Amino acid sequence: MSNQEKAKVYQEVLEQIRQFIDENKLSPGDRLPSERYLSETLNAGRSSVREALRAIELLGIIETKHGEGTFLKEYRPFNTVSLLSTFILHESKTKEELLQVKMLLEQSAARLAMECLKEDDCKALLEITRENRTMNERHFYFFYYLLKMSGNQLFLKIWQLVEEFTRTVHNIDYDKSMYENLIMALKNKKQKDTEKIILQLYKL
Amino acid sequence: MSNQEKAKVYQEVLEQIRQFIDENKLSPGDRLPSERYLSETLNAGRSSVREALRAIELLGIIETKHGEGTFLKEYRPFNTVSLLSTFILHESKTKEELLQVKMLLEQSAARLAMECLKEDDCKALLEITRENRTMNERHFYFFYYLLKMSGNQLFLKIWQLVEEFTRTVHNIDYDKSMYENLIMALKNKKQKDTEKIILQLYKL
DNA sequence: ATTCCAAAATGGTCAGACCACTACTAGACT
DNA sequence: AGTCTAGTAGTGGTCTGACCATTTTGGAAT
Repeated sequence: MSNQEKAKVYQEVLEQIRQFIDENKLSPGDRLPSERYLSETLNAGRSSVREALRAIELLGIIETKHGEGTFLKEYRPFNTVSLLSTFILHESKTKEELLQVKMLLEQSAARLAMECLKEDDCKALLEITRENRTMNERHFYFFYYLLKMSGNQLFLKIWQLVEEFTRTVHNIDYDKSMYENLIMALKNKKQKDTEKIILQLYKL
Repeated sequence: MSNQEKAKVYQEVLEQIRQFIDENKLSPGDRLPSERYLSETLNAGRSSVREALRAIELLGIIETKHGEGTFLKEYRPFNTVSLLSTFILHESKTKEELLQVKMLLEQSAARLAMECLKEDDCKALLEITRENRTMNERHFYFFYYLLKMSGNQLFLKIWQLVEEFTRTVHNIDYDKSMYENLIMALKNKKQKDTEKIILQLYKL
């Protein structure tokens, strides 16, 4: 009948936990209720509660400390992603979609950044491109700076997520020389150019 | 001593399962051993085995069918992304950020769609704008069509998540008359125009 | 006030019981 | 023989209770 099917208990618990975090405005480092308490208040067995907790622990959203409790964690995609990489059978379609989304996000990031780019920012960006890093790191810090500058934290998180995912699936060869062109295009507010350059970054 | 600390049982089980998949060269659709069997052969309680299975089920790596068994699934990042999004989105942020991300995604969607828009698609879109729906629904179906057409499921999923969440936070008044302009701009491949129009949709 | 140890609280793990669902099979019926 | 059906075995889904290991807490002894 409903598209809900019947949710498993652990999934409902998951949702409840999420809501709890939301309603109580928990921040990273804050403690969650104990497993036994959750079990009682949510009318679920402790094992079901644990299934939910283990799942989001694996995602890197929470952290448990024996004898202390369960704590909200500052989310870092790395955990998830390194785990996934051990499972993923390299599906080409998935890879393509990931790369395309990443590129689209970065084009948007550039568009956004163009509006508030200052002279100092250009210098900082130039600095980043010249630092001695791997291609992946350089690329990461470049766009990380752009997004940080734009001030939209949500967008930043989404991009980070996709970025991390992409890394597990594939190492991209970004063309180093493109970045300086990109900075120029940004400075001169040539939107079309920035988009083309970013597209080319992926065209190898 | 070791960087391993003491791995929890469920994490070891996880590793064993991964190895099992690897060694037996399981493909999507293949069945994994039953929980009870794993429990015995891995010297772990069934609950620990379940914690491991639930975790990777949530990630979308496996799928369980009541009464049948546990099956390997073709992994797509959607589940993971959407799962993480529910945490990331709720922890966020300001309404402005949310709307901005939504708008940026839709601008990208338009850019993407422009490349493969056909005459029939224009008709379909026109149809959508003329159907008698609420503003939110019209907007939703319009971009849903665009994204579906573009064929990137991951992007579709990300947009859907943001779109859905936006609704819970705020009802937007989209200007109905804009959509026909938007279709024209798409058809004529005027990227700048499409972006402007989408921006205006949010400028009320 | 300080120190120290027992108790409480918490997560980690296991075993067993029972339910719900699915697939299979032996037996009854035609 | 073929078909239908009811029972059964195997599987995931869930709960409960027990016990261990670790950390915190609070009170007693100094």
